[in-house]
Amino acid sequence: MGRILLADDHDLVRETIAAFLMRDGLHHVVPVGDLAAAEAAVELEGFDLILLDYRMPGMEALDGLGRIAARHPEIPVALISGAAGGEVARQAVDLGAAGFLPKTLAPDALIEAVEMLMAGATYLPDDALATASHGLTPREVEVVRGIAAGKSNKEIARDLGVQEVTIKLHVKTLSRKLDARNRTHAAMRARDIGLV
Amino acid sequence: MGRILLADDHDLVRETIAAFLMRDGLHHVVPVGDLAAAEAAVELEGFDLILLDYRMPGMEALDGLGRIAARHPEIPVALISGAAGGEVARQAVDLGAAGFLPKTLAPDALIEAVEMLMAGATYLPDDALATASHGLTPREVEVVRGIAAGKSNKEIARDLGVQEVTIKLHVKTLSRKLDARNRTHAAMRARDIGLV
DNA sequence: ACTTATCCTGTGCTTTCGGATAGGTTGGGG
DNA sequence: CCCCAACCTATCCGAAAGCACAGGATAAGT
Repeated sequence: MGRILLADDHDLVRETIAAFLMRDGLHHVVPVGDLAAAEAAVELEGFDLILLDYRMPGMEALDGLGRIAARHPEIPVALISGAAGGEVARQAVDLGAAGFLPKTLAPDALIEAVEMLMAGATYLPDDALATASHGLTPREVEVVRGIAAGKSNKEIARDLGVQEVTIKLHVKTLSRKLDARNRTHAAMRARDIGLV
Repeated sequence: MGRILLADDHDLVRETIAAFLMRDGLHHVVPVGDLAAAEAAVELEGFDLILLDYRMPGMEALDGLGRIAARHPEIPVALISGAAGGEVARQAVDLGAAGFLPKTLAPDALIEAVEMLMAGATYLPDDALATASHGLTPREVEVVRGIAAGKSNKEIARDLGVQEVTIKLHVKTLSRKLDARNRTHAAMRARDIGLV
């Protein structure tokens, strides 16, 4: 009987996935709605697998995943997300995640992935890695996030402690990498691949 | 026994919602993956309720919903969507939809909504109407979509057959309405509320 | 030692954006 | 009929963005 902690702030998604995983009677799922509840639950009870939604109160861009993975290295932790792409998946793995489950996953594949993860294996589907190749440097990611927040080059430069011209260069190069026509287009593309 | 047609191109979401609705044994759910399959299924079999995902092959911005609703006015049709907001909900109702189900809906509320819809009532949750008040005029919506596509004011003006200055005006007013600092920020906000 | 990637800076220029101000037209509702 | 909302146009201006070119520093891998 696999004990699974499922954290997702999305009521319908959480309950339906929980119901689905428990359908065969092989798994026991504890659903929670935010990261704080997940951290509390994992202290009270032992789990064989932890599934965390990417967008959830307390996650703050994978910081939450890093905390749990560091505190409980013996429990496999996987990220579950609908929109996020390969960049996020790679970061999650760097932080100690055992896998990444896109919500585009077929139900059968989900069951299989959960089994693999509980057995100690890693699970990284191809399409997660496919979208991984945006090729943006860490600095460029910071810049495009500033753009998406509606900031001007000058503001981004101040926030990052560099000159405005430098930001302009980053904007140009990251726009080329994202195949975007301008900063606005780049911001939309960044959102498409789950970078913001 | 309520017969429900559920169309969603998202494997996991489709299967889990179908499993959830069938859990109590009161409903019979036919899951399909695109609009063409939905249209074919509704010709072959009678349904008491049709649930359509907003983003799905064949939908093309609610055109698909309009087709089905016009062809089968006796069957209640509801839109089911994760990201889309009140603007989409209102358009859907105008096209003959009986309701709008955000995926943020609690599972119990989902069951209740499905029962209401099959009984012939309409279902429009509060938060769908809450985000409905973006207050953008149809023209402004066209402009913000052009912005989100990375177009310049000049290009948008050409596409809409007006002068560039007119686009500038629209950009200013819609940015104010969306509480955005600039065109990029406005594009992100528009996406937030499901306008693009 | 060499190449490569990443990051940073500078100058100069054109285009675009954004804001202010001041109108006109059309269609619908009171 | 008048008002109002939505739409369109115009001119002017400063700020911001975008592009081209030219260069330097650092760290990591070959």
